[in-house]
Amino acid sequence: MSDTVVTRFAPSPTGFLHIGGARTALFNWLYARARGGTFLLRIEDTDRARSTPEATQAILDGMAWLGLDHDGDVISQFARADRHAEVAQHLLAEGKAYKCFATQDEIAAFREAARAEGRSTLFRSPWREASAEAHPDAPYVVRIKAPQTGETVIRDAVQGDVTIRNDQLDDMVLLRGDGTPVYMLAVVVDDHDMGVTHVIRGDDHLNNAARQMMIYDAMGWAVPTWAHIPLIHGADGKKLSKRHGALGAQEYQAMGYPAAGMRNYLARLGWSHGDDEFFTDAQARDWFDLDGIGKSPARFDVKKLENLCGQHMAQADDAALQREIDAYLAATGQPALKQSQADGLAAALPFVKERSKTFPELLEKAHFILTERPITPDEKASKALDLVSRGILTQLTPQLQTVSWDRDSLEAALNAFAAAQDTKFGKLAGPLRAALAGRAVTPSVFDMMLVLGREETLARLEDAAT
RNA sequence: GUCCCGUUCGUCUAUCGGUUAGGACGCCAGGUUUUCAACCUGGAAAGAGGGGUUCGAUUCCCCUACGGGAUGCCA
Repeated sequence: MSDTVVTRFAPSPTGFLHIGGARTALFNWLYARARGGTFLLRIEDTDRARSTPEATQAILDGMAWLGLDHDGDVISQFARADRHAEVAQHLLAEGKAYKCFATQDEIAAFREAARAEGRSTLFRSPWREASAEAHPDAPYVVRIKAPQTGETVIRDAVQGDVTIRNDQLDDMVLLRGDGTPVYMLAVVVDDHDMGVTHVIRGDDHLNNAARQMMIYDAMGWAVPTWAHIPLIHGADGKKLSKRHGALGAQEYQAMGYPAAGMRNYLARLGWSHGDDEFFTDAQARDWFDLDGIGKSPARFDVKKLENLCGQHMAQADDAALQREIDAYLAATGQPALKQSQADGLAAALPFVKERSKTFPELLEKAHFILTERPITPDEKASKALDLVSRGILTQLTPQLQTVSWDRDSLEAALNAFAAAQDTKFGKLAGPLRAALAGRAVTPSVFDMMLVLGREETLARLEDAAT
């Protein structure tokens, strides 16, 4: 008997790592990691038609991006089918389950009639009490004998005690006609065998918990602590779907959001620790607990995600940030930085990271140092100077407006300003740079000065005129 | 149909019977700044509706409305 916490994340490999799934994984990871516990990963691939290896890889990649490392090997649920069937056979032998020969057509007809008459659509199999002699030589499913009186109480760490009357439970199928185990059986057996102590999952499984409890009871197994967390909805409050934009964790990776910001946002979505909004991974681990999880569904808000990402970016360690940028470039199939660019970026990082929310944005702001430098043809330089003279600087001080904007006087002016007052240089440099670059969004010349020095900055301003 | 869960500013949330219902994002106004940002100050903005319980309800109970989920030989 051990107190060690064991959690798990158990996605179906039918697509990418859903943003909601990512949060579920994060909660499980946080809970286990904070308590010196174990965090396991199980792929629920029993639906052979819909499961793909690509999807499994996508889930693994998504978790790797978010830094949600799991313990031990990835477990395939499908590979454990024999074990699941074994449990079903055990229940059968114990008389806690039975063979049901009702055909799917019969059941469908029953349900249709029941619904039409307003009766419960729960199927009551006539084979529950049938003796073995009465069994026909036909395909059958194995059903568990559900309790028919009393009630089942799910003690949930998030939802509280949820009581379900046992007459709402039917004799659910354990083994299909072809002998394969059904999901409901597989989860219970796997969670038990894996020693899972805390099941943190979406609240769409809340009702299922009562059904799964039947198996725990029949096998005499200890029930894990359940925590059914509300799902994430789209901005309109509806279930998250394609029309809400990005759904996959990796889409956010591709958009260049830093993983730390995503972890912070996801953790805060549906969970709270007083008024704390921005926190580090270490703080999240210290603070995270099941009782801080809310009971109502939360909506995904990209604005808040961006804000948090910006804060994490600003506080990130330079070296670590640079590694993340490399990873981002690689993950999105962009060319890696050359050594000279990497060196330059290292110098610029302290200045540009404070104002960026995503990697592409950061890269854009560092454009001045990342751009390879061809020697500027004289005509391009003069064209840029012409742009400047056409009024971009007309609001500047009279002193400047009187200057004739040839190259020498430009440099002289810049020098004068820089010498007099750095902030003044900033005032001048902004519009100047914009004019030279011929576009509205530009990095700060002030940053360029800090990183490159005045001479180099001047040279690059001209290069940018292309 | 039946059962289960949920409902505080636009959004994420705090509050664990007594508060001018707090914070954050976003938004608006002003300031700083003639680049992109960042930053500073201020502002608008919430207890779904109706009954109870109580001296007192956002908070506890019931009903309604709305939203979500389950009710599969899907997971």
